[in-house]
Amino acid sequence: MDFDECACSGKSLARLLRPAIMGTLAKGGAHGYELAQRLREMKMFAGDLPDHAGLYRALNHMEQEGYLVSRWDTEHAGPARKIFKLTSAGRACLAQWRETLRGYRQGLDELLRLLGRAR
Amino acid sequence: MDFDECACSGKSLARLLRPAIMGTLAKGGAHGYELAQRLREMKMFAGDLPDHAGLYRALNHMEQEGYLVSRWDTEHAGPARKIFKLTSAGRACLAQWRETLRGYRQGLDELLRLLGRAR
DNA sequence: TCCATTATATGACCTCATCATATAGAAGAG
DNA sequence: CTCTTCTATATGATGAGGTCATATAATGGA
Repeated sequence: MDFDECACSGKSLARLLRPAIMGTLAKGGAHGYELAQRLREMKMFAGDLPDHAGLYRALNHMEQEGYLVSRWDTEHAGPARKIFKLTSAGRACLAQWRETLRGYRQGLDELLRLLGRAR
Repeated sequence: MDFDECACSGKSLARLLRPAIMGTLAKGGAHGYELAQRLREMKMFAGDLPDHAGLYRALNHMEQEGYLVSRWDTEHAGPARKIFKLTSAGRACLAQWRETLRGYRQGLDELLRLLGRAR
């Protein structure tokens, strides 16, 4: 049977793009294209980032929320880069994410125990 | 700081309602209201199921997809109950979910390691 | 009679992500 | 000098999935 269209084949972890971005930015500022490359290296994105559209939208949205700040970098050759940095609000949000994700893992374990018993 | 509106405070595990439903139905048929009660007992839903609207929508949608079948039960007092059962396609989908969720768990661990290092 | 409980359902709306597409600078191939 | 590719950001259309508010209806108890 073919479940390619079904969520049960979900390739990317839903709603975890934001914490992944913040966790990466916590190690130093970066621009979108660079982030895409770093995130692609993570197993959880299975070699293909959810697509750049979502990434840029998430970055700009997080900036509007005050979790990131950006500045344009025109010092390099090629198109201008928008460098993002975590704000202190962003760091606080990241700390909250850490707790939330630990809870998610417990929930996932609970669900896997349920599915493990299921026949 | 208040993150109640932020996804970092996420109370329910996104997109895991369907596998939770299927896992529960794998142990025997049930109607929506009954499922809501059983799911509410799971820690991952933290005492409040995402709301009955989503549950009934998910059930009917999964039936349209062929993962569930239903029959009306009018033998009891009170309003009629719609009893749902997993089909063989549903069981196959559930098996796929099991694999996907194991992958999700690994991705979550990877992300938690990243956040653990982040300062 | 009125209310709570049991039970299902839908319209309006929101968030998040994807697909397709647009824009633009720079470097290298031919 | 033109074409393609890589770097880099952005947006419109669309869809999945879920929430909020509300509607409907049977039953039993205060």
